[in-house]
Amino acid sequence: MTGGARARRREAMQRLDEWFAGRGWRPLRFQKALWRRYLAGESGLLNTPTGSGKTLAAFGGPLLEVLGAAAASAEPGSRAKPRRTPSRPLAVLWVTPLRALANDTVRALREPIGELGLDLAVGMRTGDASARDRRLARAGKLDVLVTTPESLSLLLSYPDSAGHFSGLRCVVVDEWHELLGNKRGVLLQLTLARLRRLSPDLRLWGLSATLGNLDEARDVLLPHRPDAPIVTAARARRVTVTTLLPEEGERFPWAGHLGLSQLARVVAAVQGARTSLVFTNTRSQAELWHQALSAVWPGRPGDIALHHGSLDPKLRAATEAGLRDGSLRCVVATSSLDLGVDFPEVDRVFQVGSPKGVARLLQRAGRSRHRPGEAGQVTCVPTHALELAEYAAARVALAEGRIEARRPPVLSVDVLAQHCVTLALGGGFDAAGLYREVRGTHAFAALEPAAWQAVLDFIVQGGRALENYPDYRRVVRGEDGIYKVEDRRIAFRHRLSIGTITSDGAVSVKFLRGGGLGSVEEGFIARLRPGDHFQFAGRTLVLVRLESMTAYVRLARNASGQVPKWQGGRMPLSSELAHEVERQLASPGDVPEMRAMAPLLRLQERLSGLPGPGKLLVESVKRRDGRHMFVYPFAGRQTHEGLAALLALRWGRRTPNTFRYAANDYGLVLTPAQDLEPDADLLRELMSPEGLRQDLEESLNLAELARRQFREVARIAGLLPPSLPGRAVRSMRQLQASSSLLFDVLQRYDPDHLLLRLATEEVWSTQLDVQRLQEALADCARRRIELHAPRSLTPLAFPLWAENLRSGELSTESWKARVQRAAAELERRHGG
DNA sequence: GACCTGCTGCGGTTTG
Repeated sequence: MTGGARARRREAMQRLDEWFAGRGWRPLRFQKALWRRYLAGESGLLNTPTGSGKTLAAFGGPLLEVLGAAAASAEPGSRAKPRRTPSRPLAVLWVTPLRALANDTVRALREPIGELGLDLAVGMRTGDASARDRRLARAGKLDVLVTTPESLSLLLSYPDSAGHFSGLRCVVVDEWHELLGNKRGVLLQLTLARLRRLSPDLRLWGLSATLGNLDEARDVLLPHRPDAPIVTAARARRVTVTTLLPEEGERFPWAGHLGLSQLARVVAAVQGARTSLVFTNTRSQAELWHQALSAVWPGRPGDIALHHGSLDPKLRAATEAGLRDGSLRCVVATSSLDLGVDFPEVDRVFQVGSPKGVARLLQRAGRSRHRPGEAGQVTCVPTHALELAEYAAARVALAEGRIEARRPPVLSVDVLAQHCVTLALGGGFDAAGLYREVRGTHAFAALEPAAWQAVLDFIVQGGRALENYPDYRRVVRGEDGIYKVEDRRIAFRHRLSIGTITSDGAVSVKFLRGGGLGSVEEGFIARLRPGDHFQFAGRTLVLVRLESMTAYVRLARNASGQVPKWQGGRMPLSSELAHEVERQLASPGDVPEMRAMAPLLRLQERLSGLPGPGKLLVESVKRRDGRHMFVYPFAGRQTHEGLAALLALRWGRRTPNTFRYAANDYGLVLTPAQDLEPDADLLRELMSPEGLRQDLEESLNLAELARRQFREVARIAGLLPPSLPGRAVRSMRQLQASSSLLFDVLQRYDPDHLLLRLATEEVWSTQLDVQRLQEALADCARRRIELHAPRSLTPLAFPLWAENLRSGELSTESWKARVQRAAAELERRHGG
């Protein structure tokens, strides 16, 4: 650095200090550290909790440059502002996963940016961004643009985008941990690779919460900078976890997930706080808790509100506003409030039911007392007894800083295909150059030439089986070798379907006069008849009529009705937490939760035995409804499901039989239709890691799983038509039909199609998580099998037994044998 | 002596 440059930098730092001082702020150490690295031309990852000054930390660098430029051009002592000229290209791009965060960031930056004579806008979907912002973003006449990964991808689909991005100095990726582990993150990786090519010198900073794999998070964001720094905010925010414990002698439910038995305690606690957030794990649970709290709340009826992902955005916005201005006392919410704008008024957070993961509990606790220096707080509300151990486990894991990792997906060729069409639309690409660029990302570093060619073939002609359909011939390779989109209709449709979030058609719920309430699943509303009551959006409603995917309703005068259920994610307990639960049960720590659990654990021990890291607890219980074999590997629900199917298949192979099975986060249960007594040797054999893949293939209906996965993959890759704006929403059944048809056609005529292969691969890796299953088997093999035959269901067994009542079965018995057995049973019962 | 879940996120103006 020359002396002049150093002087300019010093002056810029000084001006930034003044600028901060003018607002009554003092830059923190990590903020200054970040600015110095930025000025040295570095890229990196900033690891900090939300609300810790990260926005200004990340923005300070670009700000410094502007101030530096101003200082360089200004007369000594003057405060001349840089003037925007039409020729100046976009300098800073801020990417955030949430529209709400984008708007918030703009609010935070608008004043200082404006003061410097710079132009800032948020560029995104109509309705949120002003027409001016959209115009400026498209035209590239901005200094700073705040946007989402999808909108950014959209910008790349316009041919003039390259020019706008060529002068880019800095890209900030906010909440990178939220994108890292999913396909939105993959799309962003591809987009960033493109930006790096358009502006090779740009600096890239990611902002991330603490993760189990921060190094990997850095490598995925910055594959071109292997040793990029990770800057950590000096001090992590402290978090206090407390639990609403049962009274002495009070008995807790052994199973169940609603937790309404704790209502009175929660109401008392909410009354004692200024503003509370009550987090639940599911939307229907949020509806139920909102209803229950409102029914017994002694204050104003308007004090309590509801927030979840199926509510109309307007209702959600109103609730968020109430939280911001402190007019609400309590909001019942799902993960929809995990992220987003901060609410300093919230001083108490409740978590109803299982925390599911350490990161998740930490995130939720972080929503409370969001003021500098104050510790976050969360109060856990158990819905059944075993959850006490989960809270204890979460606290231990938290104290030891064991936060879950988020694994980045690789080789998601559906996203790649979408990105290629976007670029073909945005001025076109040459295959060799793009291949190099794409290989520069973490997600596609291992992309083979053949796979790349398959992606190109796919966007050019849809694949062998589809080449006769013009709709699938989206991209044309010109004589100059450049891949382009020529059809305007295809361009329009592609822009509509940019992004990786796929959601199935839902029925929107509206008042007759037009006010929207949100959406429910088709299956739920289909079960209702006009005049039926149901609970939704915190109200009791009457269905008036159902018309083209819209349910028209009016308010019910009284009465209650069913609460909708949504088919959502499965949310298994993280392995970190599951294994810590096992340790807690084996040797309870000296914490209140485990003390409260002591009687239950004594009962478990007396009836059977306690689990423990070195052993595999197995219980064989004979009851009137049959024999049940319970196994507790503590490997998380998903793994146990696969394991149960596997054991059922293998056991049935030895002795033809029919098995029911069920799984939860702690273990699994197998119920043979014909009594069979398990022994340790048999179990060893059933759990052999050998032949795992083949056996799973045989035991699960993989074709059906792949068919479902294919729908998602095909939508991202652009094989399924998007629902067009202004037209009636396609119903889920229609979409399923067209996806299913495609699936069949491809399977028959083009079984190697890249999307079929991807769908199958995703079933193995994400739905079955074959790797975790393999590890669980290996882990079980290392353990000593401890087989008990308790005379009744144990506390660990009971929830599984209850679960079993509603779960599937697998049979290796011939149909004839089953019919004969059923007949014999009838005979026995009714006398033959 | 008990009881039965399942999250979140985004995106637009062509042609018939």
